[in-house]
Amino acid sequence: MQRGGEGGPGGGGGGAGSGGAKKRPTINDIARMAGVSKKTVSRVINDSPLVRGETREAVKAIIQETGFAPDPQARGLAFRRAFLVGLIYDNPNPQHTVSHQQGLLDALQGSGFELVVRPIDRTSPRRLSDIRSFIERQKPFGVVLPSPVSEDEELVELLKELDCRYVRIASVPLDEDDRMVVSHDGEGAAQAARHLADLGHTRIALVSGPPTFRSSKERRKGFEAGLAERGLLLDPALVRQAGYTYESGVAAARDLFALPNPPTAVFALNDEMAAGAYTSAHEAGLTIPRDISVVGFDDAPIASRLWPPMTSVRLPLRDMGRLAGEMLAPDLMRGRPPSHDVQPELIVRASTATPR
Amino acid sequence: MQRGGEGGPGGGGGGAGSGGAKKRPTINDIARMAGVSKKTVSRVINDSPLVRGETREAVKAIIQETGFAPDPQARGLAFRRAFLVGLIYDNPNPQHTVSHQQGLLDALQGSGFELVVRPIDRTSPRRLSDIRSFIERQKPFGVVLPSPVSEDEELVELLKELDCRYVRIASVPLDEDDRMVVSHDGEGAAQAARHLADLGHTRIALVSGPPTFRSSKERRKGFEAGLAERGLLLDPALVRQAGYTYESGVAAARDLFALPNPPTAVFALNDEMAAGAYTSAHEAGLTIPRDISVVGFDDAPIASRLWPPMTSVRLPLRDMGRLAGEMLAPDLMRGRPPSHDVQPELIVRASTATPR
DNA sequence: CTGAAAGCGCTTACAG
DNA sequence: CTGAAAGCGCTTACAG
Repeated sequence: MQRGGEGGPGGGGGGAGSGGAKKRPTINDIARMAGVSKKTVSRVINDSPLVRGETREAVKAIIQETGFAPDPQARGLAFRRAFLVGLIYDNPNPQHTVSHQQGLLDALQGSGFELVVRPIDRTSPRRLSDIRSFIERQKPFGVVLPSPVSEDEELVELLKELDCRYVRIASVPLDEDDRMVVSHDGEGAAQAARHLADLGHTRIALVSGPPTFRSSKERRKGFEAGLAERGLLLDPALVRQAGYTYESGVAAARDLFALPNPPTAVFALNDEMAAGAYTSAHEAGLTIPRDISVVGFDDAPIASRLWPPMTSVRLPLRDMGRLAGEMLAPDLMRGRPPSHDVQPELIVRASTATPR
Repeated sequence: MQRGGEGGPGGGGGGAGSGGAKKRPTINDIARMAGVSKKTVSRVINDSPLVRGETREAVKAIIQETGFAPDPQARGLAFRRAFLVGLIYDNPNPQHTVSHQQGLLDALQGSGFELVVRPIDRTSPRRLSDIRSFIERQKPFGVVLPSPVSEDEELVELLKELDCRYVRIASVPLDEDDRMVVSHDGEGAAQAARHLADLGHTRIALVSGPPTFRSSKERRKGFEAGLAERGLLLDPALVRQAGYTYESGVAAARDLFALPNPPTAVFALNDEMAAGAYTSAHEAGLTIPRDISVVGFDDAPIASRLWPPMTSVRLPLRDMGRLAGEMLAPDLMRGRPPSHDVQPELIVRASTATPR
């Protein structure tokens, strides 16, 4: 295969099939065939009400016949806005990203929008200029911000300044209703607290996430509220600060299990850290749930694969992504706004039991 | 916020910031400022050799100063090819997708290309028309096909017909060198076989993947080859066909462990199924590795989180994605082709030991 | 080595 | 309700 002297995406890939490539129809072809102007075809494409029913049907028929589909590049250039939706994430847990992405794709299915993924480093000062150049250059139709990116107010301000539509996914409302998917993590954590209290636990430990994460704050707050409902108070001596990672969970639990008066139950604010608690329990010779009950948060795949299968708070990550997509997608933007709230649910498995 | 009567991505998002929005410079501005024609600016942008050094430097200086970046939509329209790279996947294991995606993004970083993700259903007859319309409409610069999509010859034929550049990621070479990233799964499986044989195992079971997956075939073949090197033969009575899922792994292992003369070791062709073997071992009251050694494949995060930590064949998924991206990215297309081979590596942990 | 013209396939004002 | 003109911001032939 030959390549030209210049760069850019010129020059085909396969080098094959250049034989029977019949050119695709353009808006001009459709206009000619329908005997109308291209502007009228454009109106039909864009569902403008300013077309007579008869004309509309005639044009639609031709579009059907020919299989015409407007060129997104050309449309984007004229609209000054691309048919792209961005997913801007910085999630320590890849599982969240996949699930959100799946949901978003569910929503975008057949909409003509493509999903562009943009990982960023929330700790990098360059993140703002990166996103600025992404938005200015690509002009995406909108972007979805899962947490913790959704909590980055500087970034959100930038999006507003750039006039870029967005939807934030977070544990609590941080913005106007039509820009939010809310997962109410606190309520999920409260369910975990009630579950442990109802089993009879009183010495309950908490392995917390990074204090900068809103989800961590909300989960902890909800957990304490749930305990309070049962007349229990979280003992500060049984709280360990960790970082949402497996390793930090191992360390935190190891520390807790070595206490002179160790807890009978531990709630880790995500499944990764809860898996770490499993490891520390094994190392300390503790049997789950006989010696120690463990509850996680997320209900990631690992929760049901550990032994014994782990009790965890399920977050409908895929639904959250789908909702975010529906809030952005144009069809759903006219008419009723979709529901933007989601409820966590405690999945009780075999890692929790009555304390000895 | 008001919205117009027509659809499409018109109408801004934030409604804010429309105040200080200074217009970005276009190629015309740069041309005027540099005192050259826009075509010359275009040549500089595209690294054409047909520009005098002096002129080039002058134009580059202006571009630097102004922070000019060419509009990808406009460029795409004129080039008849978008600045997008597609990732077309249908992976039963989301972990693969995330890792490949990360690697691809590593490679695309700063290239000006955006990554568009396109899940497909390999069993759906509509997959070909879906992809056709994606390619014809979006005109991506190229696409990456991880397995098992990479094994779909019909799809690959379609890409060739559409003149779409592609790179396939697979366990064995299926195409020309510059269209392939090869992971040599067979060699990894052979390492697993040698490891188990060297520990003294002779009754070794195999939990296989779906027969339609090339990776499954290659892993099995490599495993048998590795055993043969040590003078061992795979006993057909100890082979179970499963589906690369956790549940199928549970069922297959349960069956094996119930045998009158059960195996002392089991090799599962991926980590999901190996995790299933852990569960079945627990259910059967078998202790890993005392009663049964277990080896997985992939070295997914779960491998090191299970107890005991699992021996597994590591596939450098992220590197594979990065290599695929480098093979597509324009900078690397001129000059030396990047290496396109990758080697699996057995990570020995605590799930394998000498049989009793 | 450099440029003026035409065009990529759409949409936005502006008329009627 | 419909259309002719101009334009989105680039690149491709075609000249020189």
